[in-house]
Amino acid sequence: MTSVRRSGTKGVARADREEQILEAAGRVFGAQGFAATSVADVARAAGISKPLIYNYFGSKEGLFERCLRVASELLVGEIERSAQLGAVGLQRALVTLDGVFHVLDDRPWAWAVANDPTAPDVDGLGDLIGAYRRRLEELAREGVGELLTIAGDDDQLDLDAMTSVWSSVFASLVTWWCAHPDVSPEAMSERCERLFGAVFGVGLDA
Amino acid sequence: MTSVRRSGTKGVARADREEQILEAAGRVFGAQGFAATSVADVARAAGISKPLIYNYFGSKEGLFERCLRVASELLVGEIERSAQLGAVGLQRALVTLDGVFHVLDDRPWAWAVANDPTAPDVDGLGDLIGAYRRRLEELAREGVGELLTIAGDDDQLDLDAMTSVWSSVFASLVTWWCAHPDVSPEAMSERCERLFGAVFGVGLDA
DNA sequence: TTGAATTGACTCGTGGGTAAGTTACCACGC
DNA sequence: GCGTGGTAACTTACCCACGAGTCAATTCAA
Repeated sequence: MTSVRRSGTKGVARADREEQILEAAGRVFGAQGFAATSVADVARAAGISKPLIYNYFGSKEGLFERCLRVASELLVGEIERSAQLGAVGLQRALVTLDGVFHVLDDRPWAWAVANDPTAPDVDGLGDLIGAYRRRLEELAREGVGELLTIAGDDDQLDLDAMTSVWSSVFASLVTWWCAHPDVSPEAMSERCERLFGAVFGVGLDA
Repeated sequence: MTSVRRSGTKGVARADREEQILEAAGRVFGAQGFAATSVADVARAAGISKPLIYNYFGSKEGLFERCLRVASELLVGEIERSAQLGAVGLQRALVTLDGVFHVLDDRPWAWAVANDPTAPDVDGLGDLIGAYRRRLEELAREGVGELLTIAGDDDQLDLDAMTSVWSSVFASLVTWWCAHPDVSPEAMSERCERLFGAVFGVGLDA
């Protein structure tokens, strides 16, 4: 039992403590956003004191960057894994969504953190966010480009806009799911399949 | 000429000044978001002093609420006007988008303000944002519901998710346009028509 | 006893909000 | 025409809460 905690108590190895702070920070950042979150909030959520966070992460930005790294690697990893499966078109989208639902099932805050509109723009943060968002956009541009080509549209700005739209569809599905914690990843994947079917006709099987 | 401005100079009627502050505030809030904007920023942009803003609007929230009201009424007005035209399905979506592009052409900041993710949640603000977003969602739910019914899907959560997706498609198109100031409303409307055509097949004419 | 982990109590800058004074316009009496 | 108060517009200079970041001390394991 660690119920009695007096000042200065060590007891927790550095790596464990770091993990614990990151988890708490992720939850709080995910729920409130970077801007609306104070370091004291995170400290309270982690059950430690504020200076300890500075000891471990240097700054509020530093802490957020680490959270973002966790979230980004989680998402990029899953996206790459899904891409390996070799599906194309809508099938690839469904596979990717399914993968994202499953990884987010363990860390629900990762999506909100990766998409936090109040995130600060410092040093390598852009690259970090970009890492997963750029990858998603690549895949989106590919699939969308194919669609537009079939339709006889080769306008670059059209491709650009359509990519942005498709990315937002993807994000919107994930966000909707995050707002409905009762829905299992499997159920959500099936829902996506139904919705895609309704929009694009029924011929979804490879 | 009002080039020489000494302390305490009146010179501007209350209504004019109010209009002027609102316009400046809208620009700044739209560009930086509510959270990242200080009242001093707005004062500087409007060419006046900070206390004057408090004199006119009471608080930072009050100022933002007024901006939001302007933006919301602009959008709701246009949405209603478009809805009057009696188009249905994708045609209605295109008409609405076209209307929104045209009203936003004069006040580009309105969209960003109405969709500011850092907006504070005070008193009647929710209603205000809701005013336009709820109306858009009603229309979305209607059109989407029709689509799902045709596809034989009567699941309520499916309808819910699909509505959210469609709303985000709409928002994404507008946002993309806001990020491309060189594109005229007309050109953007044509782009939307092309893109819808590419996705949903070509039978778009009523 | 040494040193790492940890904290209470601080500093300090920033930004929302205010009090009190300053300027200019506008009656109005003469 | 011209002082002269009244008042509305406007500003300078301030207060204060809050949150990022720091430091010296305190606790505990080895």
